Amino acid sequence: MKLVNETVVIDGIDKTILNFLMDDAKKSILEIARNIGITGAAVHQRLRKLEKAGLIEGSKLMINPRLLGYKTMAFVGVYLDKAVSNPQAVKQLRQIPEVIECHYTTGNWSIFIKILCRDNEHLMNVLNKDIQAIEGVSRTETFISLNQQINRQIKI
Amino acid sequence: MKLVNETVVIDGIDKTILNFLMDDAKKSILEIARNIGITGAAVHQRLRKLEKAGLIEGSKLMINPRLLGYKTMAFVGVYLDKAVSNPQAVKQLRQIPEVIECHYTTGNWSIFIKILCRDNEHLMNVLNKDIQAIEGVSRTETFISLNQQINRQIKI
DNA sequence: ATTGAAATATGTTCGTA
DNA sequence: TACGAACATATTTCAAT
Repeated sequence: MKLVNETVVIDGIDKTILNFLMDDAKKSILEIARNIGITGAAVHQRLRKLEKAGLIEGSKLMINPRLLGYKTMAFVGVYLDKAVSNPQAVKQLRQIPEVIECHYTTGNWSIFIKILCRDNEHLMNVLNKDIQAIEGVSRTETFISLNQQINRQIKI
Repeated sequence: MKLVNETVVIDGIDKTILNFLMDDAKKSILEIARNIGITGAAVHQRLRKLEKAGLIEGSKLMINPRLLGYKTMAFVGVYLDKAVSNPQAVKQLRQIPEVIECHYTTGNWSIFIKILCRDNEHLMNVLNKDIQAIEGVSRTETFISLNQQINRQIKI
């Protein structure tokens, strides 16, 4: 494992370990080790290196938000006035719990966000009350995800 | 915990457990138990119920794809010919490893996808070779994420 | 970088309340 | 639901190669 051009170079064993855990973070080190044909201690040591390299950002339990009543996902393109500090707008977006992604993007929108709401009424409230209240937001363009067909991490 | 309108009703303890694990899937049951003030066995039992209810979809190790050379994230609105079967297009999108999300959406686009590429050249190849090759794709509109500022799950 | 073994911590089950 | 105790697995460390 080496640093080349701000990139971490990993070998095939590292990839195998990461792919296993990216699929299931609770897969045991020993099980992974048996699959590869090395000992648990070796896998453990590699994982420590990958963590130290900053490659591993943590692990998350994935839940199905629909079953908790969050049934409306939407994408929102946000137009910001030129005069406004974009970081300030992002700071305020962070305060809105329904905002789960936020990107600076090329194109007409200044900021592009993904939001998760209970229903369309909840979405309307977030758009009209929370997001429109942010200083510098001139208007928004919203499209709703009717159905998410693919949701995965990159296969490395 | 009850099923009401296809929704799982959970109590505050369940929420605490889930929020801990959604933030860090490897946090130990015992540590969570100590935080709540119940035993590990009780937390364990609740987790089994939440799993049985289908609320838990698994756990994922999160990595920083930038450090592996994946530095260009983009969103692509896809226009599909009316005649074409959308599920067929999704099936082909699934074959493209760079496609990490795919949604049916309201608005002008039929399908909206998120893709992760090494660089702009790689992105161009995916767009021009892989995505344009899909039957029924008439044109696409792409915008690049210059910087992702927020990336999180919903706080329950 | 990898091993085997030891020590520690955690997950899991179960009878009982 | 929750508890506590017993048991089974997993993680973590380390000296040696």
